[in-house]
Parts: sequence; structure tokens; C-alpha cells
Amino acid sequence: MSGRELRRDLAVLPMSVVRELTGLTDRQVRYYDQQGLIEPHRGAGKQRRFSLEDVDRLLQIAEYLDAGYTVAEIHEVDQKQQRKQKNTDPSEESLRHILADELLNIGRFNGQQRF
DNA sequence: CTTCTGACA
DNA sequence: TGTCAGTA
Repeated sequence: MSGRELRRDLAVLPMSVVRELTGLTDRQVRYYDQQGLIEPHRGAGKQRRFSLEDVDRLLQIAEYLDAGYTVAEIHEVDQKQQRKQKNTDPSEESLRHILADELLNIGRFNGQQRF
């Protein structure tokens, strides 16, 4: 019964807060959403409601994009992470971010000169 | 007033 | 991506 832990999974943050927390424009956030990189909850009037996990994810996405990855490549990274998450025990979940940053640095740009 | 979707001078 | 339009 965890009742006093911060619910980073609860989507209650409005666009204005996410905008300030991430430094991204709402245009970018909405774009990432329509690209299926995030799936924020929807409130009255279709207003997006983000969780702290979404905020983390947004920052992740921004990192990859800055690094030169395309939206498609980020999706591929997600798939490869989902696989490793399926065959890995909870104790190794802590390596998730490490793997993510690892992939970021490896960055195998097949000829495409980005940035 | 804030957010949303669609569109492009 | 920015930004403007027309809503909700």
C-alpha cells in the first residue's frame, strides 16, 4: 500500500506545465503525440493530461531528436527496449535508462549527416 | 484565458 | 517548426 509516494504515473499535468517542465513548445509536444511517441490521457474537451513519466519520456524523445534520430528510429529503439524489458527481471529494470543513453551515444548514423 | 486540430502565406 | 485560424 504505497499511499505517500509520488504518483509519477498519474496523468494530471496540463500542456502549460509540461511546456515549462520540458522547455519544449506545445507544437512539439503535440507533434510527438501524433507520431505515437507518447500517449497522454485526455481530459474534458480532448485536453491532454500528462504524467511525470510522460515528461521524462518527452525529454528522452527530445534528446534523441537532437542527437539526429528520426521519429521512426526512436520507435525502433522503443521496440528493442520493450523486448529487453519482456525477458528481464525487475532488478535489471534500472538498466533501462543506461541502455537508452548507451544507444544515444553509440548513434550509428548510416551516412546521413544530421546536425 | 488555455488547449485543440488542421493547414501553410 | 512556427504560427494563424476557428473551436471547444
